[in-house]
Amino acid sequence: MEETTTHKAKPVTKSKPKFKRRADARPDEVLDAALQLFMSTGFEATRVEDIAKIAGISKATVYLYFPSKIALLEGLVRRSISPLVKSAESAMATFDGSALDALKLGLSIACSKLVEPKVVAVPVIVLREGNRFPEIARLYFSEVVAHILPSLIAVVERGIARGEFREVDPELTVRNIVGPLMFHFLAAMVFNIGDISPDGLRRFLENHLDVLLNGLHKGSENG
Amino acid sequence: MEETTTHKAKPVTKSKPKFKRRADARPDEVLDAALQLFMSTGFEATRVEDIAKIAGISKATVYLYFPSKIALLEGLVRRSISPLVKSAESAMATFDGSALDALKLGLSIACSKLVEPKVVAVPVIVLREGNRFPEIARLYFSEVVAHILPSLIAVVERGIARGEFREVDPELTVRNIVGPLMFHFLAAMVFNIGDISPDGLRRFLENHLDVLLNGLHKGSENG
Amino acid sequence: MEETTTHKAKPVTKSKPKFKRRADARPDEVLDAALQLFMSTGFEATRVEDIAKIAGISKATVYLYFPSKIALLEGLVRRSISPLVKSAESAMATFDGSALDALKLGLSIACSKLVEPKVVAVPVIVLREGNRFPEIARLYFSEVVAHILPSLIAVVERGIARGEFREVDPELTVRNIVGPLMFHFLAAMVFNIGDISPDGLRRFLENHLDVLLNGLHKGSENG
Amino acid sequence: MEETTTHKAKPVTKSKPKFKRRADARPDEVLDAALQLFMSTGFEATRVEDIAKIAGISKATVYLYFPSKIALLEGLVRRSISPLVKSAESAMATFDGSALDALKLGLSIACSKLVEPKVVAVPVIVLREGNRFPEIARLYFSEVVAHILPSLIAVVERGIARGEFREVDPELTVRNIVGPLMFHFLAAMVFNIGDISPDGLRRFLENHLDVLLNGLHKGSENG
DNA sequence: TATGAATGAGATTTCATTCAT
DNA sequence: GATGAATGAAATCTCATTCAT
Repeated sequence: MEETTTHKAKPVTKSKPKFKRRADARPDEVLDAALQLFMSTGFEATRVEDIAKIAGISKATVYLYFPSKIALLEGLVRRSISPLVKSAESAMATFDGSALDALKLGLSIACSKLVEPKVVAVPVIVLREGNRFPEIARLYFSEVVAHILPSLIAVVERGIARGEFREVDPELTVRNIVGPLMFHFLAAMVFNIGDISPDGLRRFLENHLDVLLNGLHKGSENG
Repeated sequence: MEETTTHKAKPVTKSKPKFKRRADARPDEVLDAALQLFMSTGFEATRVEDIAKIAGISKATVYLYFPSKIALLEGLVRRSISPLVKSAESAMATFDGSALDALKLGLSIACSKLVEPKVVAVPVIVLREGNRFPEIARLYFSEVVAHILPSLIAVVERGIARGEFREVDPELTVRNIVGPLMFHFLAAMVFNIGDISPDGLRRFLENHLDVLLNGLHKGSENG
Repeated sequence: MEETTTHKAKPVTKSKPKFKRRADARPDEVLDAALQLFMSTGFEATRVEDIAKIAGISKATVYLYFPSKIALLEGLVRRSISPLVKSAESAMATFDGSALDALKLGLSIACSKLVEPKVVAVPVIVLREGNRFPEIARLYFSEVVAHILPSLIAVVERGIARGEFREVDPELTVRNIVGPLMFHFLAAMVFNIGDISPDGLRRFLENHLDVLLNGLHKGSENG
Repeated sequence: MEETTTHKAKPVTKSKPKFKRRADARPDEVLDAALQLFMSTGFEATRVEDIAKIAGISKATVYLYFPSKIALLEGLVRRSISPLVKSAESAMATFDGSALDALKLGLSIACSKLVEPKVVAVPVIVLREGNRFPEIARLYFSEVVAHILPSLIAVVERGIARGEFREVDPELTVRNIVGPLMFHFLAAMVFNIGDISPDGLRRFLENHLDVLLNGLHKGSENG
């Protein structure tokens, strides 16, 4: 009682090296771990401690790199945009050929990126948690949606203008382009149905483009 | 719909409990409250106490009707199936006309149900929380997905068999039917884009069917 | 993994009564416990859990009555004002006799209240933590200081006006009235010197009044 | 005071460490930083990292000079004693004139030192944290209180013996000497009332001495 | 049936302190 | 000597759940 014992004193004497130094890849590894858990367990239900465990560091170290749990989610969104958005957007924008081919190209790129679990996971998580964390939704929107949707709308408009496509509503038609893709992945992740292997994805994409372009109706065939 | 006042105008000889609610209506009111909060706040972040507050009862009373918080989610899924699944399923199954009309009918019914926030909310919540609560996913799957998807596949198959539809992959094509719908609602809920008013929905459905059936390609027109 | 195991499930089955009902005295007991610990350990270093332990309840129950740790400190200030401030203030204000007697009365009352550890502790704690928690300082100021100081100043002024007291600066002189008292208690609490037993307090008060009224100087004696 | 740039204008042939600080000045700068933060933020709430930041060094370097956070507090107490205690003590001890003048001298010295925030801060901090860190209280007691109080008591006793002062209780009377001073500073720091500018302090001291020596009572005037 | 009271079991976040360079 | 990196050990606050009435 008379002794000054800050309750944080650490009187132990152990010998093994307790610390490892590596500031380089750390943030990325932390994000990987977070991604994995957010995906399987959900954002709210994932404990920072578990993220740390997977990343092979201590809970406190996570906070060394990210100021809060939600900053991890933000970090994930930010990290996932560059490859996906930029490449698809610019590919479609700079493409010289027909709108049809531009569309095919864009979807192929998107699919090829989305096969990687690291990549699909992010939009799925955003879709799930976006309501509760408006800042995340806003971030994703401004970084991803705000680029992808106009790109697709533009392609459709170009196709119409060039006489390639019928006179559909470009904005609403985007749902017919993106929606099936999303459904494919969501169904796989949530209900474990459908085949999201590269091969399954190729088959899906083929059918998707066929239906999208030529319609279900028999009379419309013109492959 | 919100108030349980079916016998308002009945001046029976009751003396004490002026505002006693029918105990039968309770579970439903609790589910309504839960739905509302799960939707806006997420399952994990929703406090049982708040559900109780909205339902106008005490926290402990919630546990009188539902053994746990997750049982509320189960209750929601169960409650939402009857109107949606059954009507759409049977409508499409018993429909006598063309596959095309069956499809149109099914989508119309789905849309007409889904305008109600109470109804859209359930699949959205399941999509969000399904991963973390596998039995919810399983429940929803067995009660909803397992009925809807085969129905749609069957319609497509019938259409192909009858020569109405082209020879697409029926199972994959379902993504082209359901995906756009899903995207429409999810985009609206998460990013606040798109119009999910009855009128907006009608316009969407029209475009959706047009693209789905006739394709984007110019040459395929056959209205 | 397939099982829905909210990590909060509580599958134990024990028999002894876990809860005791008593909403009446609880807040007061909690405050008592808090007072004791804030006093001996300091506000920041006191754990809510320990407060709970002393009060014989669980940590969570503390939060049932007080929304936060600092609310406990606020509660303490608020609880301590009625007896101390009101009685001293009104005693001095309504007192009919000489300013001298009013002053004596006020100090006696203050001392008699301050012997109780429950009471001294509060100003001491406020003095300690006031800087870091401005809201507490403000509260204490508005509830205590803002009443006591003016009362004392008024008495001094009255004494001067009535020719009882010399023409000193009333506001500064308050330091000569209150300061010694404070020092007496602080020295006792921090350095364990001085006698704060009722008897020691009586002796202190006697000497205090003697010096305060008659001064140190030999020539000034006047019984 | 903030920068250690004594040899700014000396273009010696140095090549690498452009801004190397004298290592000797370090501990003092660290103590200055600690003092500032302990004062404004409290001991517990002050982060060692912030102390380091103000001192312009890294957190780990603080531990190079002081083995623990509390050692900083000890260092502060130790550093503050030399100027204050020694000068006041010896001034009063070696003073040849009347006890009255010795007292006046001592208080003047104390006040003149205490105007510096660096100096007042230490006793205030000790008063605040003394309970929780008994060895700090002990240290301060042995280094400061144990010198100052006896000095003052001795002066009072001398005054009584010399017939200058009335026959008061010397030990208790010390409270009348020190208490008002303390109250003046504490009130200023915690409640922001009172004037602790040099001028305000002079006025306070004047009134203090007047009341202390001559008393409040009218008849006692003999200045 | 209904509920106020109570709590066990975390979860996030913070920091003093220490190692390795 | 100096420091960036890392962590162990809390502390506050929250909430699903349960008991007693």
